[in-house]
Amino acid sequence: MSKSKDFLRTIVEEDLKSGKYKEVVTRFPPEPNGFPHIGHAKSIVINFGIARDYHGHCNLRMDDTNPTTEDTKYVEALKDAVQWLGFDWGNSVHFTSDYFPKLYDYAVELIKMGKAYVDSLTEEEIREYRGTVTEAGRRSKYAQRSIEENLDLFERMKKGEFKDGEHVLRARIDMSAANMKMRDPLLYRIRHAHHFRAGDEWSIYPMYDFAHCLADYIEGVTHSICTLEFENNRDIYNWVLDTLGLKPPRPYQYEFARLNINYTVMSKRKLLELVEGGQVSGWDDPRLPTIAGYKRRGYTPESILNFCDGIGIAKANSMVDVAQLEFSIRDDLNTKVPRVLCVLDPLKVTIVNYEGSEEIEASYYPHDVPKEGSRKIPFSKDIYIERDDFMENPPKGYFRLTPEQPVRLRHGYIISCKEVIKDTNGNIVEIKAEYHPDSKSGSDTSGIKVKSAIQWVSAKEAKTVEVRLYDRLFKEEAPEGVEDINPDSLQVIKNALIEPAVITEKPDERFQFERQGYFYADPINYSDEHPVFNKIVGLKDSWGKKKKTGEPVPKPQAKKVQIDGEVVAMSEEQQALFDKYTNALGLNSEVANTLARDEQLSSFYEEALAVLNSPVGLANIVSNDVARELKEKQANELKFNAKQIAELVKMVDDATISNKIAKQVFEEMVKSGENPTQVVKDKGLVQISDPSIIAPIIDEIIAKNPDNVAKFKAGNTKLLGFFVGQVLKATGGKANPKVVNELVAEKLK
RNA sequence: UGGGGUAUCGCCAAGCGGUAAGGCACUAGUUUUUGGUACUGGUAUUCGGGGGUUCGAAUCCCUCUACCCCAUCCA
Repeated sequence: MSKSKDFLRTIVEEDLKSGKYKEVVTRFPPEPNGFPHIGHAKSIVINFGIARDYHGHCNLRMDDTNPTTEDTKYVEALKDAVQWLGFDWGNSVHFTSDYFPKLYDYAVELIKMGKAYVDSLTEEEIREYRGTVTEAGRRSKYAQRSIEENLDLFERMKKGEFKDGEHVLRARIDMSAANMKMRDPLLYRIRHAHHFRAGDEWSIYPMYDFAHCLADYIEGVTHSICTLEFENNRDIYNWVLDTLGLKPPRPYQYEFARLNINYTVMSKRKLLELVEGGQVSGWDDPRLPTIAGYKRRGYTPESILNFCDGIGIAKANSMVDVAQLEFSIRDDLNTKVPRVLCVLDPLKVTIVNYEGSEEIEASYYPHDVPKEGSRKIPFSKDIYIERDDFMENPPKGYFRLTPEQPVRLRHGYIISCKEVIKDTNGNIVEIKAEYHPDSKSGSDTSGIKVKSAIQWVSAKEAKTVEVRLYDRLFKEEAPEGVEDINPDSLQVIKNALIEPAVITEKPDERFQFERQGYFYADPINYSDEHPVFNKIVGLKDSWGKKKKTGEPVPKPQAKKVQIDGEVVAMSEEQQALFDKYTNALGLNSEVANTLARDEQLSSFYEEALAVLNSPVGLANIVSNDVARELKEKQANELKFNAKQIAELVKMVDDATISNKIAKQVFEEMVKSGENPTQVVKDKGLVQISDPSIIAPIIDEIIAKNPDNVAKFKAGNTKLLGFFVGQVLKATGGKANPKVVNELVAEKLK
């Protein structure tokens, strides 16, 4: 498998390789306050998947720190989802509430360290004191309480001596932090509420930011993977663990983009609204993106798993096309499921020249699905076909039955339309047809060519079934709420007709109704007396698509105009420097701009310039490479100095080394702080410019890549870079690229 | 507006200085007793915009733009 791995797996692999952890431990930590949806599935697949791939384990942990919203019924739904997807959480499900005593002790420890205090501001005051994104907040006067007082108050909070909201425990961090989350975050609040597991034992409950990192630590989690909106919380995560000085190893948090799918909603709040508002029949309504919904609809766990693998993991907010999900389920079911005949909208057909009855042996699977199994389909003179499959005045390209065009009854005979019977309103109510006796499927000697084979059922033996046709719940690609609901998301067909074997033999619970789609025997409402099938997904329909594309699809797609914003003006000193650089030293304006605007860079540059009079060469390396290092570090933290950079540039000026090698040497200097001359000497990096040495290498490369030579000669000039790259690789980067370029160009002419 | 993120095809997504992977969707054709499947081909001279460095930039530097997250005693 050359499938590239995602950034999380890359991190995990590195951590394992470096010995940071002996074993990888992840966790799936939902809050049990709602039904899991396909976004959770993504998280489950990531967390359990990584644990599986790297032979570690993944805990299922209920993050139950808020007693007012959580419930045990959600715990069950969550367990169900994980299990259904095929993952194993080991011996037991974990609960953050199990750690409440330990968490309390950690909080006490923080208080003793002077790192946490009991605050008694009101909720509004706390908000007010926090400041805004642009203004610093200010600390509460209660932050001055002594450790003893804090300890006492906190203990009494625990004992339940105070009312809800009277006090909170806060971390003492920084009320003016640019990251709002770090402005003395709340650690505990008072809640005289019944917890679905802890009962009434506690009157204080830990906040997410305090509980989550510690729960991870307690469980020995190594990689704490969550969604993007927790990026800002990572600082607290680290603060708590670091401040407590816990024994390593400890977990680190990484974030990925949550899943969005078009034409659906994924937020717990909106899902709850739909369920409570009665827009859907419950958490397991087949139109919902809940796991329970997909399960009820007939999706397989494999299809969800494949979908999650297919969409990848990254940090960019994105909206996945439902078509991708639909592909996953079709792709999975295609090779698994029996094909049967079902008529959704029946049109009576009387075969006037057929008498009696017979049974036709028909395979459940098409030729390209390597599965065994067949059933008998009854045939007689009275049958039903799909109303869509007959047209009196067909458009061009219509393959089905018409007054002029015969059609094959799937697995059966070819029939021709003889007469169209209509009611008084002109609606077609029946077709009189003739069958061709020598055209039976498998032993056709009629020589009649038909364009298609259609589904049908024998009137007498067919079973009546209810079929529920589901479509997307919303008509808008990015729905806001109930106003965007698709009014046709559910169509119930009470009297569909299906061949009897489906009901009597029950060869499976999922079927392909030929030419229509995949269907699932509803696990709740299905009974032998009243069979009910849910449409999982339709088959791809290139005919339907072709019909629709009658009207032109206009694509206004105005090219987006990029507006360039104002660049911040330079200060006077910066402007003076800029002028000096461009005028006296001959730097181009971009380089001069970079240098002049950055104090550290310009002084570094000046220093190097004092050693070596090579203004342009120095400016380039300082404004590009040194700048990169100075982004993360202060000048005095660098392992190399201006003098060494001057030395490096001198070698480039001398043509001792090429620019490419200079970069390589620079990297080494960043790491070790060694002198450039020494690095060049140690690694033998002196550049090769002698054509007589380079030429044979080029010949070799050319000989090895005849295809690319041909492509190049055919006009693919990009390949020049390929050849140069190869030669440079062969020489360990030492060949003089300019010389190589000229030589290659010449040889390939 | 301060901070933190993210921009590569219609939708996802690889790529980490040397020929712009792959999947979905779309499209053309072959096979087909499912207008399904399978198979074959076509789909980015270009990586949010503009500059710069380099023989060579999606990748390094500068700068601008757009979008997302943060001011719950939710998670």
